[in-house]
Amino acid sequence: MAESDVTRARREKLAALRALGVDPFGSRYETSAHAEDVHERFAELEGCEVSVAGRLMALRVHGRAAFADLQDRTGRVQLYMRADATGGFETLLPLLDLGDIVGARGTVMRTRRGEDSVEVRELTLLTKSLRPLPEKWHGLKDVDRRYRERYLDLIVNPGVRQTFIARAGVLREMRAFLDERGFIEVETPVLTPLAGGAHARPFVTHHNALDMTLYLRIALELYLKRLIVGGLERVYEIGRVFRNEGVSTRHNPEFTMMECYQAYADYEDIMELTEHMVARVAERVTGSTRVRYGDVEIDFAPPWRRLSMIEALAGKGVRLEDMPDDASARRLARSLGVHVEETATRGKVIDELVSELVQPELVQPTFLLDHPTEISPLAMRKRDNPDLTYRFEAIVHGMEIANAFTELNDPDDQRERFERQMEDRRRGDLESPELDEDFLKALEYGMPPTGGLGIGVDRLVMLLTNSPSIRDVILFPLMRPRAPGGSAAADAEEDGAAETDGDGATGDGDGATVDGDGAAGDGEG
RNA sequence: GGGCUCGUAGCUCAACUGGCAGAGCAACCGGCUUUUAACCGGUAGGUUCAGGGUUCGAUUCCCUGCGAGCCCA
Repeated sequence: MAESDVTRARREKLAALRALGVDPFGSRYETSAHAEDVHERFAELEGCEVSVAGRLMALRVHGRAAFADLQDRTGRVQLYMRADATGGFETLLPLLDLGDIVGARGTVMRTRRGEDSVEVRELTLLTKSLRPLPEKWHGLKDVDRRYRERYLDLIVNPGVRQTFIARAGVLREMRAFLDERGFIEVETPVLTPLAGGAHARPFVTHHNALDMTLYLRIALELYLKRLIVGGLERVYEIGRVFRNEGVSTRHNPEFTMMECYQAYADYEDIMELTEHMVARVAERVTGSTRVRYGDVEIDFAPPWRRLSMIEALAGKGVRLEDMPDDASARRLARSLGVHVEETATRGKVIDELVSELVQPELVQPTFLLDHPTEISPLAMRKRDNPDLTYRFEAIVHGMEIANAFTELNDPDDQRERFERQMEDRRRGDLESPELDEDFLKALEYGMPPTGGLGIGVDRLVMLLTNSPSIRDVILFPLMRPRAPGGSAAADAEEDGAAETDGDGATGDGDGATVDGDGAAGDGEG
């Protein structure tokens, strides 16, 4: 086979290097500059000696001279080598391959064609690469392989590195913003006896020593609110949550959520916090509050549009008076061509109608306000209308990136809401959470009026990096394991992907549930 | 769960209506001291995702499976 020819050639070079006394898997190497420095600080560095290190991405040999492209974390820089000036030109260079990791010490110079370069005095092999890289010009396009072998994706597709650097920036700026406002970062359990705070099926596992069933958390909410009861006043957590659901361009079974809670605040305060936080993150990470996503420009600068659910429906000619009860609501939805389940309640239908008819049209950042109480079991009822809550979702490009409310702190009302969810559960809705007695107990001690927020970090990163799929912003998204004897790539690096337990089929009963759950603390009831 | 599309050399892609499976890059050999998708000459490289069927003949048509992408519920 051709590949074994290629790897054999590399292994022969490996042996030849050892015969020369060169360690093909070398040790530490002192660098003094990155590729970017050579370009950005050229005037300052020209004529100076620098040491750079990185992966060999291109090699152009001209007999007794040669050019190479060296890639490091910051980009690429050209190496210029000559037989009469570069140590190792005749011995080491012929044994190098694309993909090898080398160090180069030499003088910063500019070539006749104007390329900033390092004229190499001494070339050092740091690591021999035994496998050929994907093609230098077209890169690696097979998305399946890009996700399974992300290291290759990172090596050959430069935009990928930028995406994940941006992701780190989003997390850093969120933390900075919240820290400045007096929030403290906390960590709450991932393994919990009860999975609450959202409408989703959990992953189930087992603790051997205690012989107990544990669930991977589906939200951060209920533990963070316990901390508000405890008097921490402003807390946040950035962490992974897990939902046992299907995979799509917007869903990965594990994803990252930021949730924060501020005592003595309400959802108006949280709207202000949200728009300022996201605008700042956008500006610090991309350089502007105006960001291109696909073929549109999104402006995150505050204030964002505020649109109540009722107004949103009115804009579509739907009036609440036309749907006085569950059955009439379902009939109305169907007459508008919106699919709703036979058991859908009026509140559920309202949510569905907005998701289907209005949400896709909300391209610029918009706060959708005042959701029905029945789909908002953790939000405080509106004083002037107990069927609605002080809740908002932030919609950008039709995608829910945040979910927030003035938190429900009446323990009796909360108990009733939980009990209603338990009824849904008994009726077969496995996404409906169980009653959390300990959380109710905490509320009974008294939780101050509190505003809370959840942001789907992955989706925000998608928007800020112009990524069409959530898989583009998660380093190692969940993939089905490769079938034995699968396609050509299968022989490469089997294993890796763990066994996943079926699913994908149990899916997402209906679109709104799926859309509603991705971002934030609470889901629907 | 449903529909559509895709899987060919290490990588990126061709192969007409079913008729000898090809190119570029990468690899190997040779040449070349300022190139940059370097260039020039030569060589090698295939379980066409897997299994079955139709056919004189299947990369191509049909069925099943595996994996992936998009859309829908």
